[in-house]
Amino acid sequence: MPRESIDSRIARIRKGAVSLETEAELAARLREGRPLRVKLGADPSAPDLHLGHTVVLSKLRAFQDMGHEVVFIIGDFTARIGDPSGRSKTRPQLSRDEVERNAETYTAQVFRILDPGRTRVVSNSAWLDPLRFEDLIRLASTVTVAQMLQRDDYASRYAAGVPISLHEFLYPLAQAYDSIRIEADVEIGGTDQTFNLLLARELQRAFGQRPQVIMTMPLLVGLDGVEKMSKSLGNHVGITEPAFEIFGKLMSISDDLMPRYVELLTDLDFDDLRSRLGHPMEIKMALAGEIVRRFHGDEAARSARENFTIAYSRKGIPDDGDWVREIALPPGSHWLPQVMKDCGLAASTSEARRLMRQGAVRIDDVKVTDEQAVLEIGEGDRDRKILRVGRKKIARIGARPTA
RNA sequence: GGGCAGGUACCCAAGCGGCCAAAGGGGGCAGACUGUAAAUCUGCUGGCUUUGCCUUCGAAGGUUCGAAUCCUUCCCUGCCCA
Repeated sequence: MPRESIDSRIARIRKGAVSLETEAELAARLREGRPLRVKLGADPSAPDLHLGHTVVLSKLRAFQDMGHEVVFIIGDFTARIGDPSGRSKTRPQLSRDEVERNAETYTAQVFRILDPGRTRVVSNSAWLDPLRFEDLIRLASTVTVAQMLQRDDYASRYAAGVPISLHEFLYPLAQAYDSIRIEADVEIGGTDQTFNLLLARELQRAFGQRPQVIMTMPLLVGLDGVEKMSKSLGNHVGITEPAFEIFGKLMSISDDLMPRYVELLTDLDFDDLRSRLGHPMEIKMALAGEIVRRFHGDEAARSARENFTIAYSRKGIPDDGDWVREIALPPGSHWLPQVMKDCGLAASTSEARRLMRQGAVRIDDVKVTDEQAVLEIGEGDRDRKILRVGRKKIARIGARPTA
Protein backbone atom coordinates (compact mmCIF):
# COMPACT_ATOMS: atom_id res chain seq x y z
CA MET A 1 0.00 0.00 0.00
CA PRO A 2 1.41 3.41 -0.92
CA ARG A 3 2.20 5.65 1.97
CA GLU A 4 -0.72 7.76 2.90
CA SER A 5 -0.59 10.47 5.52
CA ILE A 6 -2.15 9.80 8.90
CA ASP A 7 -4.53 12.69 8.39
CA SER A 8 -5.74 11.38 5.12
CA ARG A 9 -6.26 7.92 6.56
CA ILE A 10 -8.22 9.29 9.45
CA ALA A 11 -10.36 11.28 7.08
CA ARG A 12 -11.21 8.13 5.19
CA ILE A 13 -11.92 6.23 8.34
CA ARG A 14 -14.24 8.76 9.84
CA LYS A 15 -16.21 9.45 6.69
CA GLY A 16 -19.88 9.01 7.48
CA ALA A 17 -19.24 8.39 11.17
CA VAL A 18 -21.21 10.13 13.87
CA SER A 19 -18.49 10.18 16.47
CA LEU A 20 -14.88 9.16 16.97
CA GLU A 21 -13.39 8.92 20.44
CA THR A 22 -10.77 10.02 20.16
CA GLU A 23 -9.13 11.10 16.98
CA ALA A 24 -5.84 11.71 18.78
CA GLU A 25 -5.79 8.17 20.12
CA LEU A 26 -6.53 6.79 16.69
CA ALA A 27 -3.71 8.82 15.19
CA ALA A 28 -1.34 7.54 17.84
CA ARG A 29 -2.19 3.96 17.08
CA LEU A 30 -1.97 4.40 13.35
CA ARG A 31 1.47 5.89 13.84
CA GLU A 32 2.59 2.63 15.40
CA GLY A 33 2.44 1.23 11.90
CA ARG A 34 1.03 -2.16 12.85
CA PRO A 35 -2.26 -3.69 11.82
CA LEU A 36 -4.84 -2.56 14.31
CA ARG A 37 -7.23 -4.98 15.89
CA VAL A 38 -10.70 -3.78 15.03
CA LYS A 39 -13.46 -5.38 17.00
CA LEU A 40 -16.82 -6.39 15.70
CA GLY A 41 -19.21 -8.02 18.06
CA ALA A 42 -22.21 -9.79 16.63
CA ASP A 43 -25.09 -11.11 18.58
CA PRO A 44 -26.36 -13.99 16.49
CA SER A 45 -29.94 -13.73 17.63
CA ALA A 46 -31.25 -12.71 14.23
CA PRO A 47 -29.08 -14.53 11.74
CA ASP A 48 -30.06 -12.63 8.64
CA LEU A 49 -28.10 -9.54 7.87
CA HIS A 50 -29.90 -6.58 6.42
CA LEU A 51 -28.77 -3.32 4.93
CA GLY A 52 -28.61 -1.73 8.35
CA HIS A 53 -25.77 -4.04 9.31
CA THR A 54 -23.86 -3.23 6.17
CA VAL A 55 -23.22 0.33 7.29
CA VAL A 56 -20.88 -0.79 10.03
CA LEU A 57 -19.58 -3.77 8.08
CA SER A 58 -18.56 -1.58 5.18
CA LYS A 59 -16.63 0.57 7.56
CA LEU A 60 -14.82 -2.48 8.88
CA ARG A 61 -14.08 -3.48 5.35
CA ALA A 62 -12.50 -0.08 4.84
CA PHE A 63 -10.21 -0.80 7.78
CA GLN A 64 -9.27 -4.11 6.24
CA ASP A 65 -8.52 -2.49 2.95
CA MET A 66 -6.03 -0.35 4.83
CA GLY A 67 -4.34 -3.44 6.14
CA HIS A 68 -5.98 -3.79 9.54
CA GLU A 69 -7.40 -6.90 11.11
CA VAL A 70 -10.98 -7.46 12.13
CA VAL A 71 -11.72 -9.63 15.10
CA PHE A 72 -15.21 -10.89 14.63
CA ILE A 73 -16.65 -11.96 17.92
CA ILE A 74 -19.60 -14.27 17.77
CA GLY A 75 -21.61 -13.31 20.81
CA ASP A 76 -22.74 -16.83 21.40
CA PHE A 77 -22.66 -16.28 25.12
CA THR A 78 -24.18 -12.84 25.11
CA ALA A 79 -26.93 -13.95 22.76
CA ARG A 80 -28.09 -16.09 25.56
CA ILE A 81 -28.42 -13.03 27.75
CA GLY A 82 -30.35 -10.87 25.31
CA ASP A 83 -29.16 -7.39 24.45
CA PRO A 84 -31.55 -4.63 25.39
CA SER A 85 -29.84 -2.01 23.21
CA GLY A 86 -32.18 0.31 21.42
CA ARG A 87 -35.19 -1.63 22.47
CA SER A 88 -38.02 -1.05 24.74
CA LYS A 89 -38.34 -4.74 25.31
CA THR A 90 -36.03 -7.43 26.44
CA ARG A 91 -34.67 -9.55 23.71
CA PRO A 92 -35.54 -13.21 23.93
CA GLN A 93 -32.84 -15.43 25.30
CA LEU A 94 -31.76 -18.12 22.93
CA SER A 95 -30.84 -21.73 23.42
CA ARG A 96 -27.36 -22.97 22.61
CA ASP A 97 -28.57 -24.80 19.55
CA GLU A 98 -30.30 -21.79 18.10
CA VAL A 99 -27.28 -19.63 18.72
CA GLU A 100 -25.01 -22.10 17.00
CA ARG A 101 -27.19 -22.34 13.94
CA ASN A 102 -27.58 -18.59 13.76
CA ALA A 103 -23.87 -18.00 14.13
CA GLU A 104 -23.18 -20.15 11.12
CA THR A 105 -25.48 -18.33 8.73
CA TYR A 106 -24.40 -15.06 10.22
CA THR A 107 -20.74 -15.70 9.56
CA ALA A 108 -21.43 -16.76 6.02
CA GLN A 109 -23.29 -13.55 5.38
CA VAL A 110 -20.71 -11.34 7.01
CA PHE A 111 -18.12 -12.52 4.53
CA ARG A 112 -20.13 -11.10 1.71
CA ILE A 113 -18.74 -7.83 2.92
CA LEU A 114 -15.68 -8.54 5.04
CA ASP A 115 -12.40 -9.87 3.73
CA PRO A 116 -12.00 -13.37 5.18
CA GLY A 117 -8.24 -13.10 4.82
CA ARG A 118 -8.13 -10.31 7.36
CA THR A 119 -10.77 -11.55 9.73
CA ARG A 120 -10.37 -13.63 12.82
CA VAL A 121 -13.53 -15.26 14.11
CA VAL A 122 -13.89 -16.06 17.80
CA SER A 123 -16.74 -16.91 20.14
CA ASN A 124 -17.07 -15.06 23.38
CA SER A 125 -18.27 -18.12 25.22
CA ALA A 126 -14.59 -19.11 25.14
CA TRP A 127 -13.90 -16.69 27.96
CA LEU A 128 -17.32 -15.90 29.32
CA ASP A 129 -18.34 -19.48 30.02
CA PRO A 130 -15.48 -20.15 32.44
CA LEU A 131 -15.84 -16.79 34.16
CA ARG A 132 -16.38 -17.23 37.86
CA PHE A 133 -18.86 -15.41 39.97
CA GLU A 134 -15.98 -13.70 41.67
CA ASP A 135 -14.76 -12.35 38.32
CA LEU A 136 -18.22 -11.13 37.54
CA ILE A 137 -18.34 -9.23 40.80
CA ARG A 138 -15.06 -7.60 39.99
CA LEU A 139 -16.43 -6.53 36.63
CA ALA A 140 -19.68 -5.31 38.07
CA SER A 141 -17.98 -3.30 40.76
CA THR A 142 -16.49 -0.97 38.18
CA VAL A 143 -19.85 0.46 37.21
CA THR A 144 -22.50 2.17 39.28
CA VAL A 145 -26.24 1.87 39.00
CA ALA A 146 -26.45 5.57 38.26
CA GLN A 147 -24.12 5.09 35.33
CA MET A 148 -26.26 2.28 34.04
CA LEU A 149 -29.35 4.41 34.32
CA GLN A 150 -27.77 7.10 32.20
CA ARG A 151 -28.30 4.88 29.29
CA ASP A 152 -31.39 6.01 27.52
CA ASP A 153 -33.17 2.74 26.99
CA TYR A 154 -32.75 1.80 30.63
CA ALA A 155 -33.71 5.27 31.80
CA SER A 156 -36.83 5.52 29.70
CA ARG A 157 -37.96 2.05 30.53
CA TYR A 158 -37.39 2.67 34.17
CA ALA A 159 -39.31 5.92 34.01
CA ALA A 160 -42.14 4.32 32.10
CA GLY A 161 -42.43 1.46 34.54
CA VAL A 162 -41.39 -1.10 31.94
CA PRO A 163 -39.56 -3.99 33.54
CA ILE A 164 -35.78 -4.15 33.39
CA SER A 165 -34.30 -7.46 34.38
CA LEU A 166 -31.10 -7.43 36.34
CA HIS A 167 -29.36 -9.61 33.81
CA GLU A 168 -29.74 -6.87 31.26
CA PHE A 169 -27.21 -4.82 33.18
CA LEU A 170 -24.74 -7.63 32.64
CA TYR A 171 -24.92 -7.42 28.92
CA PRO A 172 -22.82 -4.28 28.49
CA LEU A 173 -20.36 -5.70 30.97
CA ALA A 174 -19.94 -8.86 28.97
CA GLN A 175 -19.49 -6.91 25.80
CA ALA A 176 -16.90 -4.70 27.42
CA TYR A 177 -15.10 -7.72 28.74
CA ASP A 178 -14.78 -8.98 25.17
CA SER A 179 -12.79 -5.87 24.36
CA ILE A 180 -10.49 -6.56 27.27
CA ARG A 181 -9.91 -10.13 26.26
CA ILE A 182 -9.03 -9.43 22.67
CA GLU A 183 -7.26 -6.18 23.55
CA ALA A 184 -9.18 -4.28 20.94
CA ASP A 185 -7.61 -1.21 19.39
CA VAL A 186 -10.79 0.00 17.82
CA GLU A 187 -14.47 -0.86 18.09
CA ILE A 188 -17.16 0.30 15.75
CA GLY A 189 -20.89 0.16 16.24
CA GLY A 190 -24.13 1.90 15.53
CA THR A 191 -25.01 4.93 17.61
CA ASP A 192 -27.23 2.68 19.70
CA GLN A 193 -24.04 1.05 20.90
CA THR A 194 -22.51 4.25 22.20
CA PHE A 195 -23.04 3.36 25.83
CA ASN A 196 -21.64 -0.13 25.47
CA LEU A 197 -18.63 1.13 23.56
CA LEU A 198 -17.87 3.79 26.12
CA LEU A 199 -18.27 1.36 28.96
CA ALA A 200 -15.70 -0.90 27.36
CA ARG A 201 -13.23 1.97 27.51
CA GLU A 202 -13.84 2.38 31.21
CA LEU A 203 -13.43 -1.29 31.92
CA GLN A 204 -10.29 -1.50 29.88
CA ARG A 205 -8.87 1.32 31.94
CA ALA A 206 -9.90 -0.43 35.12
CA PHE A 207 -8.10 -3.52 33.89
CA GLY A 208 -4.97 -1.58 33.11
CA GLN A 209 -5.42 -1.48 29.36
CA ARG A 210 -5.31 1.35 26.94
CA PRO A 211 -8.93 2.20 26.15
CA GLN A 212 -10.07 1.27 22.67
CA VAL A 213 -10.83 3.92 20.11
CA ILE A 214 -14.52 3.92 19.41
CA MET A 215 -16.46 5.07 16.44
CA THR A 216 -20.20 5.15 15.94
CA MET A 217 -22.04 5.00 12.67
CA PRO A 218 -25.52 6.35 12.00
CA LEU A 219 -28.34 3.90 12.27
CA LEU A 220 -30.00 3.20 9.00
CA VAL A 221 -33.63 4.19 9.01
CA GLY A 222 -35.93 1.40 7.87
CA LEU A 223 -38.20 1.38 4.86
CA ASP A 224 -40.93 3.08 6.85
CA GLY A 225 -38.70 6.12 7.20
CA VAL A 226 -39.25 6.29 10.94
CA GLU A 227 -37.85 3.40 12.93
CA LYS A 228 -34.36 2.07 12.62
CA MET A 229 -34.05 -0.79 10.22
CA SER A 230 -34.71 -4.07 11.95
CA LYS A 231 -35.98 -7.42 11.02
CA SER A 232 -38.45 -7.59 13.84
CA LEU A 233 -40.08 -4.37 12.73
CA GLY A 234 -40.35 -5.72 9.23
CA ASN A 235 -38.89 -2.58 7.70
CA HIS A 236 -35.70 -4.20 6.53
CA VAL A 237 -34.02 -5.31 3.33
CA GLY A 238 -32.10 -8.53 3.81
CA ILE A 239 -28.87 -8.91 1.90
CA THR A 240 -29.75 -12.46 0.93
CA GLU A 241 -33.14 -11.55 -0.43
CA PRO A 242 -33.75 -12.11 -4.12
CA ALA A 243 -32.78 -9.28 -6.43
CA PHE A 244 -36.30 -8.34 -7.37
CA GLU A 245 -37.27 -8.15 -3.73
CA ILE A 246 -34.40 -5.86 -2.82
CA PHE A 247 -35.11 -3.68 -5.79
CA GLY A 248 -38.81 -3.48 -5.10
CA LYS A 249 -38.36 -2.69 -1.44
CA LEU A 250 -35.91 0.08 -2.15
CA MET A 251 -38.26 1.57 -4.70
CA SER A 252 -40.90 1.80 -2.01
CA ILE A 253 -38.96 4.20 0.19
CA SER A 254 -40.03 7.79 0.28
CA ASP A 255 -38.09 10.35 -1.69
CA ASP A 256 -36.98 11.99 1.52
CA LEU A 257 -35.13 8.87 2.51
CA MET A 258 -33.09 8.60 -0.66
CA PRO A 259 -30.19 10.87 0.19
CA ARG A 260 -29.47 9.02 3.40
CA TYR A 261 -29.62 5.65 1.73
CA VAL A 262 -27.31 6.78 -1.01
CA GLU A 263 -24.84 8.13 1.51
CA LEU A 264 -24.81 5.21 3.89
CA LEU A 265 -25.19 2.32 1.49
CA THR A 266 -23.35 3.24 -1.66
CA ASP A 267 -20.28 5.06 -2.85
CA LEU A 268 -22.47 7.19 -5.08
CA ASP A 269 -22.92 10.88 -4.56
CA PHE A 270 -26.47 12.06 -4.19
CA ASP A 271 -25.99 15.53 -5.61
CA ASP A 272 -24.21 14.09 -8.57
CA LEU A 273 -27.06 11.65 -9.18
CA ARG A 274 -29.57 14.39 -8.93
CA SER A 275 -27.88 16.62 -11.43
CA ARG A 276 -27.34 13.75 -13.84
CA LEU A 277 -30.68 12.02 -13.56
CA GLY A 278 -33.05 14.73 -12.44
CA HIS A 279 -36.17 12.73 -11.79
CA PRO A 280 -36.51 11.26 -8.29
CA MET A 281 -37.67 7.96 -9.69
CA GLU A 282 -34.54 7.70 -11.79
CA ILE A 283 -32.37 8.42 -8.79
CA LYS A 284 -34.19 5.81 -6.79
CA MET A 285 -33.74 3.29 -9.55
CA ALA A 286 -30.03 4.06 -9.61
CA LEU A 287 -29.86 3.53 -5.84
CA ALA A 288 -31.82 0.31 -5.95
CA GLY A 289 -29.82 -0.93 -8.91
CA GLU A 290 -26.53 -0.18 -7.20
CA ILE A 291 -27.47 -2.12 -4.08
CA VAL A 292 -28.76 -5.08 -6.04
CA ARG A 293 -25.55 -5.04 -8.02
CA ARG A 294 -23.52 -5.21 -4.86
CA PHE A 295 -25.15 -8.40 -3.68
CA HIS A 296 -26.27 -10.03 -6.91
CA GLY A 297 -24.12 -8.59 -9.68
CA ASP A 298 -24.57 -6.47 -12.77
CA GLU A 299 -26.88 -8.75 -14.67
CA ALA A 300 -29.30 -9.09 -11.76
CA ALA A 301 -29.36 -5.34 -11.33
CA ARG A 302 -30.26 -4.75 -14.93
CA SER A 303 -32.92 -7.41 -14.92
CA ALA A 304 -34.41 -6.17 -11.69
CA ARG A 305 -34.80 -2.72 -13.07
CA GLU A 306 -36.33 -3.92 -16.28
CA ASN A 307 -38.81 -6.21 -14.61
CA PHE A 308 -39.74 -3.66 -12.05
CA THR A 309 -40.64 -1.24 -14.80
CA ILE A 310 -42.68 -3.86 -16.59
CA ALA A 311 -44.50 -5.04 -13.52
CA TYR A 312 -45.36 -1.78 -11.85
CA SER A 313 -45.00 1.07 -14.27
CA ARG A 314 -46.60 -0.71 -17.18
CA LYS A 315 -48.55 -3.19 -15.12
CA GLY A 316 -47.40 -6.05 -17.26
CA ILE A 317 -46.11 -9.47 -16.49
CA PRO A 318 -42.36 -9.73 -16.15
CA ASP A 319 -40.49 -12.55 -17.75
CA ASP A 320 -38.17 -13.28 -14.92
CA GLY A 321 -38.93 -16.39 -12.90
CA ASP A 322 -38.32 -14.69 -9.57
CA TRP A 323 -41.01 -12.16 -10.08
CA VAL A 324 -43.73 -14.58 -10.94
CA ARG A 325 -44.25 -17.65 -8.91
CA GLU A 326 -45.14 -20.73 -10.85
CA ILE A 327 -47.95 -22.79 -9.51
CA ALA A 328 -49.08 -26.14 -10.74
CA LEU A 329 -52.51 -27.45 -9.85
CA PRO A 330 -54.21 -30.65 -10.79
CA PRO A 331 -56.63 -30.09 -13.67
CA GLY A 332 -60.18 -29.33 -12.59
CA SER A 333 -62.03 -26.68 -10.64
CA HIS A 334 -60.50 -24.91 -7.71
CA TRP A 335 -62.14 -22.48 -5.34
CA LEU A 336 -60.11 -19.32 -5.83
CA PRO A 337 -59.69 -18.26 -2.18
CA GLN A 338 -58.36 -21.72 -1.40
CA VAL A 339 -55.86 -21.45 -4.24
CA MET A 340 -54.73 -18.06 -2.99
CA LYS A 341 -54.22 -19.41 0.47
CA ASP A 342 -52.41 -22.53 -0.64
CA CYS A 343 -50.08 -20.55 -2.86
CA GLY A 344 -49.19 -18.01 -0.24
CA LEU A 345 -50.91 -15.14 -1.99
CA ALA A 346 -53.18 -14.70 1.01
CA ALA A 347 -52.77 -15.73 4.62
CA SER A 348 -56.18 -17.32 4.90
CA THR A 349 -59.25 -17.86 2.82
CA SER A 350 -60.88 -15.12 4.83
CA GLU A 351 -58.18 -12.73 3.79
CA ALA A 352 -58.43 -13.92 0.22
CA ARG A 353 -62.14 -13.13 0.24
CA ARG A 354 -61.45 -9.70 1.63
CA LEU A 355 -58.90 -9.01 -1.06
CA MET A 356 -61.38 -10.09 -3.68
CA ARG A 357 -64.06 -7.86 -2.26
CA GLN A 358 -61.65 -4.97 -2.44
CA GLY A 359 -60.87 -5.51 -6.07
CA ALA A 360 -57.31 -6.61 -5.56
CA VAL A 361 -57.58 -9.89 -7.41
CA ARG A 362 -57.28 -10.32 -11.14
CA ILE A 363 -57.15 -13.34 -13.36
CA ASP A 364 -55.63 -12.65 -16.75
CA ASP A 365 -56.11 -8.96 -16.05
CA VAL A 366 -59.81 -9.33 -15.36
CA LYS A 367 -60.93 -8.27 -11.92
CA VAL A 368 -62.58 -11.04 -9.92
CA THR A 369 -64.82 -9.99 -7.07
CA ASP A 370 -67.10 -12.98 -6.71
CA GLU A 371 -65.97 -14.80 -3.59
CA GLN A 372 -67.31 -18.03 -4.96
CA ALA A 373 -65.16 -17.75 -8.05
CA VAL A 374 -63.72 -20.98 -9.30
CA LEU A 375 -60.54 -21.42 -11.21
CA GLU A 376 -60.77 -23.88 -14.06
CA ILE A 377 -57.52 -25.60 -14.85
CA GLY A 378 -57.54 -27.44 -18.13
CA GLU A 379 -55.35 -30.34 -19.15
CA GLY A 380 -51.96 -29.68 -20.62
CA ASP A 381 -49.77 -26.65 -20.58
CA ARG A 382 -51.75 -24.43 -22.93
CA ASP A 383 -54.22 -23.01 -20.58
CA ARG A 384 -52.14 -21.04 -18.10
CA LYS A 385 -53.62 -18.25 -16.12
CA ILE A 386 -52.08 -15.23 -14.53
CA LEU A 387 -53.30 -14.62 -11.04
CA ARG A 388 -52.50 -11.25 -9.64
CA VAL A 389 -53.14 -10.21 -6.06
CA GLY A 390 -52.54 -6.57 -5.50
CA ARG A 391 -49.74 -5.34 -7.63
CA LYS A 392 -46.92 -7.14 -5.98
CA LYS A 393 -47.98 -10.74 -6.00
CA ILE A 394 -48.17 -12.44 -9.31
CA ALA A 395 -48.51 -16.12 -10.02
CA ARG A 396 -48.73 -18.14 -13.18
CA ILE A 397 -50.96 -21.11 -12.75
CA GLY A 398 -50.85 -24.14 -14.94
CA ALA A 399 -51.86 -27.75 -14.87
CA ARG A 400 -49.78 -30.16 -12.92
CA PRO A 401 -48.57 -32.84 -15.29
CA THR A 402 -50.30 -36.07 -14.49
CA ALA A 403 -47.69 -38.54 -13.41
C1' G B 1 -43.14 -9.51 53.65
C1' G B 2 -47.42 -5.54 53.57
C1' G B 3 -50.54 -2.12 50.66
C1' C B 4 -52.24 -0.48 45.89
C1' A B 5 -52.83 -0.73 40.54
C1' G B 6 -52.72 -3.82 36.40
C1' G B 7 -52.51 -8.23 32.60
C1' U B 8 -57.88 -7.30 26.34
C1' A B 9 -56.59 -9.01 19.20
C1' C B 10 -49.71 -7.30 15.74
C1' C B 11 -48.91 -2.72 19.37
C1' C B 12 -51.35 1.03 22.55
C1' A B 13 -56.03 1.21 24.67
C1' A B 14 -61.75 1.22 25.83
C1' G B 15 -65.23 -2.28 27.59
C1' C B 16 -66.65 -4.28 33.59
C1' G B 17 -73.10 -9.84 33.10
C1' G B 18 -76.43 -10.47 27.22
C1' C B 19 -76.82 -5.58 21.70
C1' C B 20 -68.74 -8.27 22.11
C1' A B 21 -65.01 -11.15 17.19
C1' A B 22 -64.90 -6.95 21.35
C1' A B 23 -64.98 1.09 20.69
C1' G B 24 -60.80 4.36 19.38
C1' G B 25 -55.75 5.07 17.74
C1' G B 26 -51.23 3.08 15.61
C1' G B 27 -49.33 -0.48 12.36
C1' G B 28 -50.44 -3.64 8.23
C1' C B 29 -53.14 -4.83 3.67
C1' A B 30 -56.17 -3.27 -0.54
C1' G B 31 -58.39 0.49 -3.78
C1' A B 32 -58.21 5.65 -5.77
C1' C B 33 -54.55 9.40 -6.90
C1' U B 34 -49.19 9.47 -8.72
C1' G B 35 -43.46 9.61 -11.02
C1' U B 36 -41.85 3.71 -8.24
C1' A B 37 -43.04 6.19 -3.84
C1' A B 38 -44.41 9.49 0.08
C1' A B 39 -48.59 12.49 1.48
C1' U B 40 -53.94 12.39 1.04
C1' C B 41 -58.81 10.02 0.63
C1' U B 42 -61.75 5.33 1.01
C1' G B 43 -62.30 0.38 2.63
C1' C B 44 -60.59 -3.91 5.19
C1' U B 45 -57.89 -5.90 9.28
C1' G B 46 -59.31 -13.95 14.18
C1' G B 47 -60.51 -18.51 11.44
C1' C B 48 -63.88 -21.49 8.46
C1' U B 49 -66.93 -22.31 1.20
C1' U B 50 -69.44 -17.26 5.82
C1' U B 51 -77.05 -14.87 6.16
C1' G B 52 -74.18 -19.45 9.87
C1' C B 53 -70.44 -22.00 12.71
C1' C B 54 -65.70 -22.32 15.52
C1' U B 55 -61.69 -20.22 18.53
C1' U B 56 -60.02 -15.60 21.25
C1' C B 57 -59.88 -10.95 26.31
C1' G B 58 -52.80 -13.89 31.60
C1' A B 59 -53.93 -19.61 33.26
C1' A B 60 -57.10 -23.15 35.48
C1' G B 61 -61.54 -24.01 37.86
C1' G B 62 -66.52 -22.17 39.40
C1' U B 63 -71.40 -19.17 39.60
C1' U B 64 -75.12 -18.16 35.65
C1' C B 65 -79.98 -19.69 30.70
C1' G B 66 -75.63 -16.51 29.27
C1' A B 67 -68.84 -14.22 31.36
C1' A B 68 -63.67 -10.20 28.57
C1' U B 69 -67.07 -8.61 32.40
C1' C B 70 -68.92 -11.90 38.96
C1' C B 71 -66.21 -15.64 42.50
C1' U B 72 -61.77 -18.87 43.81
C1' U B 73 -56.85 -20.34 43.17
C1' C B 74 -52.51 -19.71 40.51
C1' C B 75 -48.89 -17.13 37.19
C1' C B 76 -46.86 -12.43 35.56
C1' U B 77 -45.88 -6.83 35.80
C1' G B 78 -45.53 -1.87 37.87
C1' C B 79 -45.79 1.65 42.04
C1' C B 80 -45.44 2.77 47.35
C1' C B 81 -43.86 0.94 52.17
C1' A B 82 -40.45 -2.50 54.70
